[in-house]
Amino acid sequence: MISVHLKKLRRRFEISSDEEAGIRGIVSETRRLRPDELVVSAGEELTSSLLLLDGWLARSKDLPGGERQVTELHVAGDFADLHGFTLQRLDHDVVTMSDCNVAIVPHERLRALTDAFPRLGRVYWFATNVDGAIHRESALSLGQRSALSRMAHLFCELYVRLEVVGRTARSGFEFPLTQRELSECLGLTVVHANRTIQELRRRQLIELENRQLTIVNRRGLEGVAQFDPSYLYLERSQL
Amino acid sequence: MISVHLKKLRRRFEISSDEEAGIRGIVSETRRLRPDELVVSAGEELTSSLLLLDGWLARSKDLPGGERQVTELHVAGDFADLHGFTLQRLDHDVVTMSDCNVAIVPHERLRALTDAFPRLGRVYWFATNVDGAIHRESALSLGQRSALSRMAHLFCELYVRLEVVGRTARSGFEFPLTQRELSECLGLTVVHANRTIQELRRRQLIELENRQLTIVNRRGLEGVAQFDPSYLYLERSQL
DNA sequence: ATCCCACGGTAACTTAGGTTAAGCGGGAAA
DNA sequence: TTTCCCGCTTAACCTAAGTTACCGTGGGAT
Repeated sequence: MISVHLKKLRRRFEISSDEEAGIRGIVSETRRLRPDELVVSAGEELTSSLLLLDGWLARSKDLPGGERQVTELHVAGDFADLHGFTLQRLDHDVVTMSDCNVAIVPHERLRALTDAFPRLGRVYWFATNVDGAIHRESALSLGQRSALSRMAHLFCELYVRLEVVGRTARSGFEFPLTQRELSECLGLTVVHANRTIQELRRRQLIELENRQLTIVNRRGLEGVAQFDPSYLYLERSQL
Repeated sequence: MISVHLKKLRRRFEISSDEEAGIRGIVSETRRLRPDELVVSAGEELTSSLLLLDGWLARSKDLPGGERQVTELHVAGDFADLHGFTLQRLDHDVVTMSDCNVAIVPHERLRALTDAFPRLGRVYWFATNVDGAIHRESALSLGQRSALSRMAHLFCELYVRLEVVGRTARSGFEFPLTQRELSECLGLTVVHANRTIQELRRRQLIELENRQLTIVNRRGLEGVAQFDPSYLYLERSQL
């Protein structure tokens, strides 16, 4: 169950069998969640974090007027709110975007684990810093890329992140978001998100139907996205 | 010299005198930097981090076409690239926006400090997570707020962050950025950044001349910004 | 002394993306 | 079966922000 998380960690780091045993012990329970559930709401006091085992979660922030921005999408293997371990409350909501399978990780166990294995503390610190890098790339998208390039970029990023955990198939992946939700990731209106999808289809870069995204021309898509995956820090690393 | 950093830490956390001594020992040297220096460039291998003692630094990312996005501004007391401690290279440049006084903090000392005081490890982890929260708020700005609201929001944020380290005066602060640099923080063109400044002036919310920003009407500015500082996590915390 | 040229400021014009509104199809509920 | 609603799509129109181009000013270089 939690193997998807270990798979992701092992992409970058050597994990010993002692460490693995420790990691396998941090989950107190697993839960199944339905789409459109508010799992964590901004400001609530946290005593555990969510490890996503299957499905899609989003971190989203709202303005008083109801405008919504998704600041990050999470896929299998991701900790959705590991930053809550130190911050103790979140500045955003965590919402399900599909059926999900999540593991609950109590902060006291995370604390015990990182006390016992300080290197794992740095590994998890690293993980929250990669989230930061994803945020920065997204700021670059929102500030400087066109709608077309921005959407292409998101699809390229998700493809790479899903590939790491073996959730891609036939050069595509399941993409459960509605166009409204996608537009909230990109800082666009639904109407313009739709126009942008049409344009990516017209250029034969992607197909998208029945919640299934297919990347028809990966080179082409990465080209319009000006995609360079180095911000994802996927190379092997010591800590 | 490094007191400004301790001041910032002590706003949120109790720091014992042993911890303080440890922190005071992490600086290997201090350096003065001129404006517009590239201090760290994306991708280079890092063995130390920069603690900003005085002046302004920016993290900036570039697109191949030359478009630039500043993903975060740093002021006195901030670690500009603490995430480099775990990431080992950056996904962005670090550039001076003014004369600066920086302390160089070798990673091996940071490692020794956090080994000796695991709680300080969590305190610094917390600090990088606050950077993440600042990034998310900025994504909300870039994706959902108007140019006017976005600029107002940035000024509100900087005011609060500078206040923590005692760098505000007469309801304003020194703001050394050119309008071009400001526009790169906000995802705007220089022309529109100028129009937006004019509009904030016209509404008597701010004044800006000779690199000095004055907040004329703080309530009003926070209103157009829809500013809520809770994402800065300024309340006292245990770890 | 003068020559830059970076910076702030404006105006005229263009455009990417927002707004409003409407149609269609499919699945859930009754 | 029918109804209803949600998600996708498209069209017409609008506007916030981008583009290009220009001017004035002041502080550094030569």
